[in-house]
Amino acid sequence: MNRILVAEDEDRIASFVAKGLRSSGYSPTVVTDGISAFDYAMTGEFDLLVLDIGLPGMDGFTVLRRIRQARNTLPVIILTARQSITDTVAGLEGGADDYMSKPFRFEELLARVRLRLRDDPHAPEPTVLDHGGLALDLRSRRASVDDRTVDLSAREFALAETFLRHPGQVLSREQLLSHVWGYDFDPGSNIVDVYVRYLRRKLGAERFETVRGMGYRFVDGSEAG
Amino acid sequence: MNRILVAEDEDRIASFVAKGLRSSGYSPTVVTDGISAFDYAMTGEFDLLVLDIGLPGMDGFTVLRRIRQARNTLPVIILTARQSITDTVAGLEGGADDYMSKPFRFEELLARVRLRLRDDPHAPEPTVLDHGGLALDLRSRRASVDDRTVDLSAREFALAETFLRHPGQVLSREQLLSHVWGYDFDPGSNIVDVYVRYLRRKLGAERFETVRGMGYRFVDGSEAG
DNA sequence: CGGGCCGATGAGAGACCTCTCATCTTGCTC
DNA sequence: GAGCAAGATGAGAGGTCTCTCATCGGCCCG
Repeated sequence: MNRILVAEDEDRIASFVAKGLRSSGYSPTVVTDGISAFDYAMTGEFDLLVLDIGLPGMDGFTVLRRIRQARNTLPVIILTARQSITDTVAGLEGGADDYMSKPFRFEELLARVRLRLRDDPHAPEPTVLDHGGLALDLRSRRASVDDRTVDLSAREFALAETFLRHPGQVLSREQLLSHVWGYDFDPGSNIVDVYVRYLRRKLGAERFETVRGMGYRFVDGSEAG
Repeated sequence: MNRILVAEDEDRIASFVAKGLRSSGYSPTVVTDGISAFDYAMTGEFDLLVLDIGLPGMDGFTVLRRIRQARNTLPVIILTARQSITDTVAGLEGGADDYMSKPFRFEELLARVRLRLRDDPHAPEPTVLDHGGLALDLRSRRASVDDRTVDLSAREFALAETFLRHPGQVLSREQLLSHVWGYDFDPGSNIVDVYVRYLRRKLGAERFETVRGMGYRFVDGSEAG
C-alpha cells in the first residue's frame, strides 16, 4: 500500500514530490507524459496516482477519463494549474478523488496521500500529534507543552508538524523550506531559521537542536528531561 | 440517518446547536445531564451523539467510556472546554470520533456532523459547492464567478458557504451571526451587513438579495440572468 | 589566535483581516 | 410628504502574520 505513480512533466516538481514521498516511506515512480501515465496506471502495480493536468502526449483529463472508462478505481489526486477552479471541478467530476492546486506545500499533498492510502479508510484520522510532552492539535492549530496551551500561527504550526512527523531526524533547511513553504520559495531566505526561533521561543528551545551545516532536528522531550 | 442526540447543559449552546441542526435537516434531541445522555444513547434511536464534556450527573468522559464498554459504536463528537487539549486527547483516546472546542462556529460542527452521517463514508467529500455561476472551492478558500477567480478571506468564505448551503432561503442576521461568527458574538454588531457588502462587491451584488426586516437571501445566478 | 562562515536574533515594513463607528441612503408607514 | 427605521457604505483602528534585513555571536579551521 505505498506504491505511488507520479505523472508530472516539470522536473522540479516531479523531483520535489518524489523525494518527499520517498522520505515519508512511500515508493514513488515518475512518468512525464500522459501515455506512460495511462499505461503504468493500468498495470495494477500502483496504489495511488498523482496526476498533473498539463501533461504532454495525453492531457491529465483524458488519462483520468480513460482510466475510469476501463473500470479502474485507482485513487487519483490531480494537480491543477494555479487557481483554476474550472480545472478542479472538471477533474473531480471526471473521477478524481482529490486535488491540489499549484503551487502547493508538500505537507498538504502528503496529507491527501495519507488519507487515500490508509489501511482502514473508516478509521478516523488522527487529529493530535504527540511526542514527549509536546502535542499538536491538527485541527485547532494549537500546541500544548506539558499542559500549557500555546497558540501557533499557520506557518509555525506547519513547521512544527513537519518536525513532529520526523522526530529525531535531521531536516535540512531546503527540505523544511519545500515542505512548509512550497517548492517555489526563494532558497536564499533565512526564513527557516527565523521560524525555528519562533518555535523555540514558544515550545521550548531544547526541543529543536541545531545540527551545524546540516539543518535542524526535533528531539523528543523525554531525552532532554 | 439524521437523528442526533445533543447532550449539553448550557441552554444557550444546546438551543444554538439544536436549532442549527434542525434547519439543516437533522432531528436533534437535547438532554442536559450525563445519566440521560447515556440512557438515550443506549436506546439505539440515534445516529450520532454530540456530547459535552462538562455535564452534571455524569461527566462526558464517563458517558463515553460506558457507551464504549457496552460495545456501542455510536459515532460521538465531543465538545471540549475552551483550549483544553488535554480534554481533547483524553476524549479521542476514550473513543470519541471527533471533537469541537468551545466556542465553535456552527458551520464547523455541521461539517463534522455531515462527515459522520454520510451514507457512504467511503465516498470522497464534496470539495466544491456550485450554484448558478458561483463556485466555492472549500479547500483553497477561493471562489469563481463565471470563470473569474476571486480570493476570499476566511470570514468572507464562511459566510459565502453558509449562503450557498441554503440557496434561495432567507437567512436572518442572527442565524448568519451564529453560523459564521459563533454563538457568543455581540448581537448588536452590524458585522453581517458589512460582510454581505464585501461578498456583493467580490461575487456580484445581484446574488445577495436584501429581504427587508428579515435578512438576506442568496439567489441563484441563473434567476438573475 | 585570526578570519570567516554559519546560525541567532531584533526590529520593523507591508500586507492583510476583522471589526467598529459614524454617516448617508432608501424605503416604509402614516 | 415627513419622519423614522433599516440597510449601505466609507474610513480607519488595531491586530496578526509573514518575511526581510542588518547585526551579533560563536564555532571551526588553518
